[in-house]
Formats: sequence, structure tokens, C-alpha cells
Amino acid sequence: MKSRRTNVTAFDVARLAQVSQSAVSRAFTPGAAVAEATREKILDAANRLGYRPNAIARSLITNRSRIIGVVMSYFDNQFYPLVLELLSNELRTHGYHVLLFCTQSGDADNLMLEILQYQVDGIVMASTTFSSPLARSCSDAGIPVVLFNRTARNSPSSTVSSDNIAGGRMVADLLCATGHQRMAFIAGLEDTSTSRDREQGFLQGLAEHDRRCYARTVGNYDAEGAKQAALEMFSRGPAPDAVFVANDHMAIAVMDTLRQRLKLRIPEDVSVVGFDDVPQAAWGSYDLTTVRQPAPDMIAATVALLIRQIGDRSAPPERVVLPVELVMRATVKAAKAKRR
Amino acid sequence: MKSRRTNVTAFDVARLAQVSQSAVSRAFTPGAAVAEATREKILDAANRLGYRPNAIARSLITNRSRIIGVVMSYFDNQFYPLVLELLSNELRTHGYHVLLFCTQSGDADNLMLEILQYQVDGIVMASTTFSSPLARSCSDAGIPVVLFNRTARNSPSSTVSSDNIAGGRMVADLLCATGHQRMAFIAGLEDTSTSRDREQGFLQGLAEHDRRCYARTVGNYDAEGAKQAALEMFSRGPAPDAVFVANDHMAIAVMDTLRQRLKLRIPEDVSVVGFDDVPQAAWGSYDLTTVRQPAPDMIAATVALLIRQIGDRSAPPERVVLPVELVMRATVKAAKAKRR
DNA sequence: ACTTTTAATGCATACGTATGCACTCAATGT
DNA sequence: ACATTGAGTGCATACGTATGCATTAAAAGT
Repeated sequence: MKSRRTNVTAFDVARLAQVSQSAVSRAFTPGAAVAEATREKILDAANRLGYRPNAIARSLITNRSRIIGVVMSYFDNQFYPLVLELLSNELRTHGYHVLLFCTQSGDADNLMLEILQYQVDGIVMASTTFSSPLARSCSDAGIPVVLFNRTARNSPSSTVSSDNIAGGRMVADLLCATGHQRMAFIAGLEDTSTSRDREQGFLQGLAEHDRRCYARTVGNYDAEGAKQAALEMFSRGPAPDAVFVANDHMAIAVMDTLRQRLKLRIPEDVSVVGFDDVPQAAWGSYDLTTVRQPAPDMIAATVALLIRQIGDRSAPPERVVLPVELVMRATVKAAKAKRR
Repeated sequence: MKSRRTNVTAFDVARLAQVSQSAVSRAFTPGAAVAEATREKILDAANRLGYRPNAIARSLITNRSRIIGVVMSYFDNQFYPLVLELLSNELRTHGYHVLLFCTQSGDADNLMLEILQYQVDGIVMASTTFSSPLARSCSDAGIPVVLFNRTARNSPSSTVSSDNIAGGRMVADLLCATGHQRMAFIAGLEDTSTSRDREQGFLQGLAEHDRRCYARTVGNYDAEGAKQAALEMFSRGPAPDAVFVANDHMAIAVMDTLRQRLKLRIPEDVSVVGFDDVPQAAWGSYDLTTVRQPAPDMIAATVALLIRQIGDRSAPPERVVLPVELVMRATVKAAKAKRR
């Protein structure tokens, strides 16, 4: 019937319930001073009219949008969609909602300006970082920022990640303990803390066993890149007998390449280890030994951090690092029981 | 320094640029009447102060939030995350942003009420439907709703899907042409239009070749469910020699189960066909023959539809159906060149 | 040179809600 | 019986922007 959007306002409800607009507002504000009788009268009228408080108007006056901006990319790496789902649900239980921004590398700064226009109460940057000036401007504006699965040195932002260094070291320990000789690493994006830390931990772990990394190529956290990196790595000299790949998404592409293109058996000819423990790692065709990131804990920490900092704007940034766990499956050759 | 959120307003900019607040507003409104000189003066002042228009306040007065509510679930089926990414990007090029709601089946109605509070300009429901009364209340409120990858009979909502029926028929044609004898179907969720339509098309296609469906179980669009469905299907009587699975996500789980648990070879012992063409279908270990949904086209149609209906609230709902394409890979046994 | 049109600008108001303040009235204390 | 408290309520205003209207200045037309 009506061509214009039919906005039922608090005034309409007030008129029907024979109270003031203030009373209506209070009826919808938990903990506000309203008599139980009038509250019910108001809720009744509201239902009758199909009234829902206008979150936009509410945000304007409270200066709280209850919206969290989330910046994310690499959706083809299943880790991130699942994180997004967990994050959305966890935020929802705390009364917050997700305004989503996808970015293909680079324009994170422009994107951030768009986010800020929406007066978000906080920002989660997953698989992305942004320029220091911008980070500072958020900090100045009192908007908490959490870098998820990334760390940054000179940033005023908080950080939630898993212990990538320890994870890398675990892989080194495992491969050494199982008697591998030529252990290689396929890196993700060179400028990400995850790839750097996993590599660093791996190298440290090898060093503790008096070993060095036998070969290294770069896959840029991309399936196609990983395939090329694997081919390159196996195209010269004696082949590695173990490859640590910086994440599962690449590790799976590497496994396919080793098997189909190079006709290698896993783990008989070469062992493969990944990182993240995405669902596909457990699929029958891969059964990939990997390092599990505690996604639910990371999300819980992220949300807790955000909420604390929203409540207290002067709270200092924190850096949360959560423990990882080695998941033993079928892509690492067991140690030979040899005694000599 | 300042402990409160430091909100630079249009008035601050106006004062610095020695103009009125109206002028500032117009400087940021494309196509508004401002002299080029003053516009530059204002933008200069805005930059100096770090001013960004407050989208919340703007929404309040224009009655346009430039936010689209997106409801989505089944993130472990890679099809949906990728759709989400495409959708977000496409909307962004049109000046819209995504408010994301994840739902684990059932509470779609409650969720919708939360969405409506945010005065979204439109709603996309992917992999979900909601109650008719609610659909009607959106329609009454003049908020366009697009059901993505779902169809609904008596709904006032628009609909974008691919031609699932034709897809199912293509699979039937393919399996018949390649000489299969016992062709089976593993369904998704029984109450989804996608599963029903794909099955219906499959059955019609078989009927046209004077064939019937040899066996049928239900996997509920879930990996574990698909595994059980496959085991059940192959546990009694002569095994099927071809299985059409309602989507790739399940088809992959089925392949793993057939190979590892039942020691069957694909396609020598049994052919498998999926639906969607998710990235994993092309992975080396699967190389799954499947029916491709034209995700980019579906997204483009969705956004176009939304924008048209936002512009003209009285525009009638539309039902867009886009063509699918058979992607031949390696999981269907080629026809024997037999003449007798 | 005078009128008519057009472009820029400012003023004032509206969007829908939350909240400080003042007020009423019933309940409690003495 | 009176003072005191406290809970409920309404009034008025503020949040930051967009926009109709009136006004002015400049350009265009004759």
C-alpha cells in the first residue's frame, strides 16, 4: 500500500500506549527505570505496531554502533571463513554485529576509511595489516583494533595469534625425531608474520638438533604458487625427504603436485607437514600431519579484548599468544626402528 | 590525549573553511551545488582535521544506510565463502556494505529482527530461507529481499539461482550416455530447493532414457552425513556404478569414503558426479566431474536486482535462473566402445 | 541598461532515539 | 502527622547530517 518505507517510531508506540516517548525508550533499555506494568503495556503496543528500535538513531546518540568492522581476505583458505563464522557468532552473543570488508591486498588503507565512516566500535583485521599512520589514527580516535593471526612490531594495536614459533619448532623436532635428512621449507607471503615466525621456529628447532634447512622456496600462501614452489624445489639436486609448508592450504596443493606431477609417495618418498589444521587436512585423501591453531580460543580472546577496550578506551594494547598443538596424521614417515 | 572519542563534525570543518555546515555537507555529496573553489577549500580543511562524514547520521536523515544484510550458513562448504567474497566486492563497487549474519539453521527469524533494527537497504539470504510472515513484513517495509541459491514458492521475495533442474538432467544424460546401469542419488537437505530440483532434474533425465534411479540416500549437505549416506548406499545389494551427489562438498566426502573405506576405484568401479564446482573439485586428488554454478553471474544478478528494487520500492519480485555448465573431469568412466 | 535565468550559499528544521533534570506520588521512617 | 526517600514519568534537548526554502550574486538574454 504505502510506497514509502513505513517507519514505526517510538512516538507511535507512545501514543498507542498512552505514555511518553521517553517511556518507550526506557522500556527497550535493559536496566532503565520503568514500572513493570507500563513496560508490558508498551511492549504490547510495540508488538501490535511491529515496532523495532532504530539502531541507527540509537547509535547516533549513544555514540556506540555495536558494530565491529572485520577486514578479511584469502577466503579460499578455509581457515578464514571458519574464523569469520566463529567470530560472527561470538560477537553476536555479546550484542555486536559484523560489518564485513574483503580486500585483495593493498587497498587496506582506503578500506579502513570506509569503515571509520560507519562509526564502528572496534576493528578486527584478519590476514591483513595496514599502515602505521592509520593504526595511529584509530588509536587516537579511541577505536580498538585487533590484529588477528598477525603481529606487528611498532603498532599501537592489540594482537591475537598462536605461537607460530613454537609450532615451527615442533615440526622441526618431529622431523628430526623421525630421522629425516633433507628438510625443506615452503614459505607463505614473505611479509607476513605468520610465515616468518613459522620459518624462524623451524630453523631454530633444526639448529637445536644441529641441522640446517635443506631447501627453501616461496608459495605466497597461494595454491598455484605452492604448486610452482614445490616443482621448483624438487627440480634440482637430491629431493628433500620432508617438506614443512607454511599452511595447510598450500600443503594440500603441494601434496597433489608431489603425487600427480612428480609421482612421489607420501610419506614413503617424502613427508609433508602443514599448519592451521583446516578441515581439508583431515580429509581422507590427505590425512595431513599439521599444527593446529586454536581458532576458538583465538576468537574468544579477540572478542574479550575488543570488549574490554571498548569499555575502557585507555586500556593499553595487548599481545595474546595462544599455544598450538601438533596433530599427528599420516604424512610423516615413522622413524625406522634401527639400532646400530 | 583526549580520552573521549574525538568526533570531528561538519561544523568544525565549516568553521575552519569559513563556510556553513550546509556547504560542507554539499561538498561531500556528489552532484550537489557547490562552487569548485569552495569545494576545494572545504576538502582541504576536512583533510587538515581528519574529517570523515558520519555514515550513521547520514543514514538517519536520508533513510538509506547503504548497508545490505547478508544471512549465510554452511561456511564449511567452500561455495558460500567464495560467494560472500564476490558479493562483498560487487556491492562495494556500488557503494554498499555487508552486515553479516551467520546462522546455524532455525533461528533465521530472530536473526532477521536484529537485521531490521539496522535499517538495512536490502537483504540477501544465502543458503537460508525464512518464514513467510517475516518475508511479508520485509516486503511491507519496502525492504528488498533476494533469496540466493534458493527458491521459494509463495514468497514475495526475489530469487536468484542456477538452473538446478537442467543441471540434474545433464548429469542423467551424461551417465546414460556413458553406459552406466545402476545410477544413484545422494540428496542434500530434503527441505532445500537445490537438492529437490537437482534430484527432480536427474529423475526426469533418467526417465527420458527410460531409466530409473537405482538407489537414494540422504547426506543433509554435511560431510559426515554424506559419508554415512555413502556407506548405507553401498551396504546392501549390488553396488551402484554411478552416484550423483547433490553438491561437491558432499561428493568429496563420498569419494574419500568409497576409496578408503570401501576400497573402490573411481571411476573404474563407480563414477561420481557433484554439483557447484567448488575449487576443491579441481584438486588433484579428486578431479571431480561436476556441474558448475555460475557464481559470478549469480552475484551480479543479485546485486543488480537489489539496486533496482532499492531504487523503486514498488518493483515486483523477480526470479532469475542462470544456466549451468557441465565440467568434465575424471570421475566418470568413459563409454566403452562396444558395438554388438 | 534592464530583466530574466542560473548558480552558490546560509538558515532552519527534521531524522529517531537516549538521557539529565524536574516533578509527582506513594511508601517508608520517626 | 510530618519529613524523607525513591521509584516512575514527562519535558526538553542533543547526536551529526541532509535538504527545502529564501537570499544573494553573477551570468545570460534582449
